[in-house]
Amino acid sequence: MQGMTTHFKTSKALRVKKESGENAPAVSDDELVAMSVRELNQHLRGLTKDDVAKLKQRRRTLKNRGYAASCRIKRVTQKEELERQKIDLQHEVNKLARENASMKLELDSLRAKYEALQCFARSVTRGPLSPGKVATTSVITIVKSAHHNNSTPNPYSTVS
Amino acid sequence: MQGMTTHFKTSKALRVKKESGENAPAVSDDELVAMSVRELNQHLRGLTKDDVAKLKQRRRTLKNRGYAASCRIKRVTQKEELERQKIDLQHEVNKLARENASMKLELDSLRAKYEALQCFARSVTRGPLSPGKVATTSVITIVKSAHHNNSTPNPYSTVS
DNA sequence: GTGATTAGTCAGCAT
DNA sequence: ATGCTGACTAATCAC
Repeated sequence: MQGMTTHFKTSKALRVKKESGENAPAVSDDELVAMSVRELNQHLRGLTKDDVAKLKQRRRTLKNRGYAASCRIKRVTQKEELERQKIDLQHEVNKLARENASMKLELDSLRAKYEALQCFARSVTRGPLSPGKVATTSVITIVKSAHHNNSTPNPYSTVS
Repeated sequence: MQGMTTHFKTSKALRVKKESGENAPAVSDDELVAMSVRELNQHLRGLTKDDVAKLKQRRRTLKNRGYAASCRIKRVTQKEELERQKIDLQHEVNKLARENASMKLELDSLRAKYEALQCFARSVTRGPLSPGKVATTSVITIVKSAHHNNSTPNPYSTVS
C-alpha cells in the first residue's frame, strides 16, 4: 500500500557492527545493490573474512528485497492484465451478440420478403392456370409507385 | 514450490524458554491456535505476566501464519477464477463468431435468391402486361400465409 | 551466483 | 481481539 518508504529494519539491524573503525566507508544500501561484482571486490580489500561475509550477505539480502518487490509488482501486473483481457472479451461478446441479433432480424425480414415474392410469382405464373391453390394464401401487395393512384382506392388490394 | 513441509523455525525459536518449570503443559501449536479465548484463559492461570504475554504473542503469531496461508490461497483462487472466466468468454466469442459467419453466408445466399426471383417476377409481369407502367413501380409483397417449403436452390424452378 | 518464488514474520489497517 | 494484506527475510529452486 503506502506510507512505508522502506522500512529501515535492515538498516537498524545491520548498523550495529561499526567496530571496523576508520577504513569502512559505510556503503549505503543503494550503492551496495547497484555495485557490480568487480566494484564490490574493491570495497572488500583489507576487510576481515567475517566482514566480507557480512557485507556479501547484506548485499544478498538487499538484492532479495528487490526481487521480492519485482515479484509483487509482476503479480499485480498479471492480475490487471487478466482483468483487462476479460473486459476486452466481454466487449467483443457484446459486439458479436449485437451483430448477431440485427442479422437475425434482417434474415427474418428478408425471408418474409422472399416468401411473399415467391407466392406472388407463383400466382402470376400459375394464376391463369389453376387458381385453387393460391386461394389458401393471402397476398398483400403494397405498391410504392411514382405517381398514379389510378385504379387502386385501396392500397392493400389482395391478389386472389 | 515444494519440498518444504513447514519450516519449524518457530518451534525452535520459541522452545527456548522452558524455565517455567513444572506447571507449563507446553501446549502444542495446533492446540494453541484452535483454543478459544476462554480455554486460553484457563491455561493462563498461575503464569507470570511475562509468560502470559509471551503465550499470547505466540498465539497471535500462529494465527498470523494461518492468515497468511489463507491470503495466498485466496490469491491463487482468484487468479484461477479470472483465467476460467477468460476461457469461458473466449469460447463464447468463438461460438458467436461461428454463428455470425454462417448467418452471413445464409444472408448472402438468400439475397442472391431474392434478387434472382425479383428479376424473374419483373420479367414475368412485364411481358404479358403493359411494360411501361410496371417498370416504374417497385412491388413489395408481404405474405401472411401458411407454410411453404423453402428448399429451393433455384428460385425459378419453384415458380412454375 | 543471480533471479524468482514461497512460507513465515511483522506492521498496519479495518472490523 | 481478529482477520487480512503489503513488505521483508530466509530458504529453496532453476538456470
